[in-house]
Amino acid sequence: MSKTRRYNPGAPAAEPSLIYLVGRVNQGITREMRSRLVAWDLSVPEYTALSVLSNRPGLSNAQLARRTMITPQSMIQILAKLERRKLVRRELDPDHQRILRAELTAAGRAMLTKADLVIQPLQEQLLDGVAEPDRRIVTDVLLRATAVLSKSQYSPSSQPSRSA
Amino acid sequence: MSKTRRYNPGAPAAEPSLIYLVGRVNQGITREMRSRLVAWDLSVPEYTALSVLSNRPGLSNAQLARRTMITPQSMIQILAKLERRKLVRRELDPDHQRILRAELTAAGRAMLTKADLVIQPLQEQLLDGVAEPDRRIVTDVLLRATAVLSKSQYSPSSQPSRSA
DNA sequence: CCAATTTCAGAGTAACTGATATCG
DNA sequence: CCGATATCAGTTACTCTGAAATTG
Repeated sequence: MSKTRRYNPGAPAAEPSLIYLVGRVNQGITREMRSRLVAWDLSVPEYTALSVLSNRPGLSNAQLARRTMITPQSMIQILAKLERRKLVRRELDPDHQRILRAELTAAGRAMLTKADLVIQPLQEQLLDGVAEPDRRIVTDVLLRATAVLSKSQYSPSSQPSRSA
Repeated sequence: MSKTRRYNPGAPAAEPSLIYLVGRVNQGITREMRSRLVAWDLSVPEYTALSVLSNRPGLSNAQLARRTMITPQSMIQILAKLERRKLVRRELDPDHQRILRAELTAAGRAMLTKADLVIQPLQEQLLDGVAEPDRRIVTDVLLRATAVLSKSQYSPSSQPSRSA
């Protein structure tokens, strides 16, 4: 029961896979966000970091990296830039003198508020016409997927042999 | 204000937004795919192009670009590399001597078959435990989102004014 | 002339790997 | 010594913008 598009007459129009759809939607979202955030000189990863820190103040760089599925070496650069701009402040964990816990500054919160003003409408635009039970289902399925990915992320299970 | 919220044990985590979840899942999927495809020297965008062309033979570079939400200048490079490797063949459209329609070669189909052998299991892994009605809903919602994004992509409707 | 397609060339963004140092 | 964290340095991957040629 796939919608037959008449682009390629005779072709079965294979079901778009979750992997493919997520990639496509992500590409579109990223593009749109970039254009909406450029006015504040904020990159998409920077916005994301601000957003996460707003919900989870006190996360370390390593925790933030795991949460967004990028390496800590990548995250540190995002965080460093936000810190230089005084949007984020980092303080030593009193219980562990190696861990730096990050949180938004007042300026950071103000910046996020302004950015959300243009990003939240995009969210609503994307889900326009989708009723509540379905929104919940999509969220749950994607959350489940992140759980699977987080696990496989750090276990050396699938290492294919070199051939070619 | 007040003392910073520290750990927040037991507090209900704020609802992760669709935008955030898609980004996170995409990052995880991309990473995993990269590691699974490296054995065949195939990048994620290359695999995607092969996969789309398999389902929709005869697409032009411009069509392929719109379909994956990237610019034709980006897509041409992916396509050029696949063509050099003889995985894709391009032929002039008989009705329009400017358009080059692409399709997989036998080698391209063989490559895709082998790649699918490691990518399809990932798909199933991500949806493990998700029943059928829910899968359909997720697919539909994401498809709907791509439609919204495709529209805003090429129409000068949502051009925010420069207000810094 | 115009709109769409192709494609070259140069940037830029955002991620990666490797290596080193510190803390508990 | 080990595991986790932080972070410097160099590199790669992927996409973008600009511009030019071609076709109908």
